[in-house]
Amino acid sequence: MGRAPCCDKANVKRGPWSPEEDAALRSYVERHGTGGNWISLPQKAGLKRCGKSCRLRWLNYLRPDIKHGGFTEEEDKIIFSLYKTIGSRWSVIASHLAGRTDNDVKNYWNTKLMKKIMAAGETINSPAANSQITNKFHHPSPSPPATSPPDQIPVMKAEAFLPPATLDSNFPYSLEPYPLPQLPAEFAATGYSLSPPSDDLSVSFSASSSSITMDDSEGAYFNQAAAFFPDLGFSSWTELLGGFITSGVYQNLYS
DNA sequence: AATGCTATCAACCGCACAGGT
DNA sequence: CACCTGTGCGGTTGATAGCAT
Repeated sequence: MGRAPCCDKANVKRGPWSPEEDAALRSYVERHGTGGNWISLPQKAGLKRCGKSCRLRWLNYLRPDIKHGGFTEEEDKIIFSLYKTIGSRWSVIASHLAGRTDNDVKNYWNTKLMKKIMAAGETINSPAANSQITNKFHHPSPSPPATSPPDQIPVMKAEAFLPPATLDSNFPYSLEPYPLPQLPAEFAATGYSLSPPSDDLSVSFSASSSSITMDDSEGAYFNQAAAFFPDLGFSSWTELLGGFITSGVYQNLYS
């Protein structure tokens, strides 16, 4: 038996809230509080709404201390910093921003801030990204890479960080190294290896597969990287390094 | 002016968890 | 200890405003 729904969907109103509904909810909560029970609140407040819907409306819109409108540069920094540290735990991130809700922060990140950061050449490496890469390795590979000793070992270098000079001068964040994803044991067994960021903040990638072909000019981009990891299911540096590197220059150090 | 596309954000959904019984 | 219920959370959807063609 499945869990009973939280409310009778046939008898509750859905969709955007009217000013009258907002007024009724605000008035009730200001006079009585939530009473610790959102489920029974709509009936007491004379609203034909689901309790969860009332809670969401109050927390995200009607609460008196809610701050609407644009995010400041300082808030951008806090969000970015916390995202890199804890990932998409929006409620935790929002708790560090006075008057902001998790929904607000989430929407802002997804629609504006991530693009702003990407456009500036920054990389975003969150714990969530690391778990994605780990999960990917746990999927069975259709066919393992060749294990015979390679004739040559191409070494690819991914510039995980662009030098500050290439950034938009208005970009507020400093560049700092981040730890590489935790790669599982299966990865080492394939003959591939990933080196930690070096002094110049780049990441080196070594591979033993002779199927890898790169020209020796600077600037090999994603379309060429698509041949990197067919057996592992990776089609790009973006996927390999956690799904967030979408810009940068990839250089072949071997000719 | 009409149409299509994109960005934004409010709202919903389903799941996990905590606390009560 | 198992079950039930309410709450909180993150992911996703859908409406629509604004922009481009």
